[in-house]
Amino acid sequence: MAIKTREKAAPAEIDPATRERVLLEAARLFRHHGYSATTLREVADAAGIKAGSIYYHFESKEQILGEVMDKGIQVVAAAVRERVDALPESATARQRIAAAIEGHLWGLLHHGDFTSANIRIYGQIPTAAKNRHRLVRRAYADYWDRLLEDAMKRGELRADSSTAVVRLFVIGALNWTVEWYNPQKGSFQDFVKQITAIMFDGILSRA
Amino acid sequence: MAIKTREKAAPAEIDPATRERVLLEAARLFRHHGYSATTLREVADAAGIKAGSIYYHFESKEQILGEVMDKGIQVVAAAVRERVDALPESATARQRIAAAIEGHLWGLLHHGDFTSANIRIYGQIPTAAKNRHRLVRRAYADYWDRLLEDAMKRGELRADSSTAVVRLFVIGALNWTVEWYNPQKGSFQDFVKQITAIMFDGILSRA
DNA sequence: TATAGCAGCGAACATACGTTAGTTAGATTA
DNA sequence: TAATCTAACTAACGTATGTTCGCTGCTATA
Repeated sequence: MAIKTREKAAPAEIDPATRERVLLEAARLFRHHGYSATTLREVADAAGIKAGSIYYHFESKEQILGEVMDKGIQVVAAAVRERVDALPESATARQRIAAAIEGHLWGLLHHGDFTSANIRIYGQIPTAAKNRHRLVRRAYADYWDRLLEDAMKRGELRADSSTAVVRLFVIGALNWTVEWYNPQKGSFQDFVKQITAIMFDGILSRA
Repeated sequence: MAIKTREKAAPAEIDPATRERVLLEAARLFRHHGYSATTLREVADAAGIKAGSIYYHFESKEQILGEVMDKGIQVVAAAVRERVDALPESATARQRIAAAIEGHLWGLLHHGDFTSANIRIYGQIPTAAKNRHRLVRRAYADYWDRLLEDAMKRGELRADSSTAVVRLFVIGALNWTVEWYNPQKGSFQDFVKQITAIMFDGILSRA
């Protein structure tokens, strides 16, 4: 724990290298074995330290969980905002949604351990951790809702389903790609094109 | 364990009521807390017996896991086959896929504890259990592949993605609905219609 | 060179887990 | 009625887990 009674300068930040390594390995292990089946001894081993030493960087296993979960959403949200904000004011809703899909896929697939861990274990984590993390998820969902409601107002979105259903469908379908996307079978850009096409126009051939 | 040296009649099946109750409660707990975080004491409590008594019906916790996992796929596969097989020979590929989607959603949402548990924990279960269960999944995937390849041959499926990608997209998107479907917001039939429409024609309004 | 904080080690603790073993009350069969 | 089987119980065992705690080099500053 950081000492609070420091008087002068020197923020004396804790070495980020080890801390970051612990988070990364924790994410990878949470992803593949779940939260409860992952032991701090395994995480420590993977990070190249001893189990007890983890407590120099984190207060508890649950705090590690919280940081892994939050990062799983935030890397995606950041990539989405970046791409959508880069569009000109004149962009169509379709273009803005396409940018959001690409950003979502990019964050999702380039930080697979954090995002897959997030998706896989969200329904299973302790109530306290879930309640805290829910706010992060809510904020990201709101972003999509604004995007989709704007598209709906402009008449670019199908009107026979609510924007909430469309958002849940889209994010759910996108999220699941992290479980089967294979970068060795074609480029990321080509994958984005395929997924966007299916999402926009469906799986049937256009007659 | 059932005695093998029995000679005469009287199959003397183990009481299915308790056994079935254990499976159901295990599925519910696996779904919400994961496999490893679920203790046999919790499962037993929920089923109204004591932890040790579980071993009269099952050999191990992992055997319970195996049965829960298999059932999660099989209830869905059965519902799909039933609906597809009920179609006349003259049915279009589109009609057959629509029937499969409805069947998948029906099995998925009407046995949510088994199907959601299956989806949530598949990536996290012990290797041995995963290897065994993989065959069950493979068989169901093959069924969809035949359906989609038939549609592709008939020119009813979009040709710019492989049937494998379409299958993974469709099953992934459908599976995730179990995490957000709310039966209090409209009928199941209406839900199926919305999801099928989005899957077939996409989220954009048809210009 | 002395000192203070950083980053880690290693051993221990209490608890909780899956599983086993021995036992028992009631139902079925011989 | 005697013997067997069913379905459960209780208690215990060995192991593994999250966490705590005292200790130790190392490094940069005063």
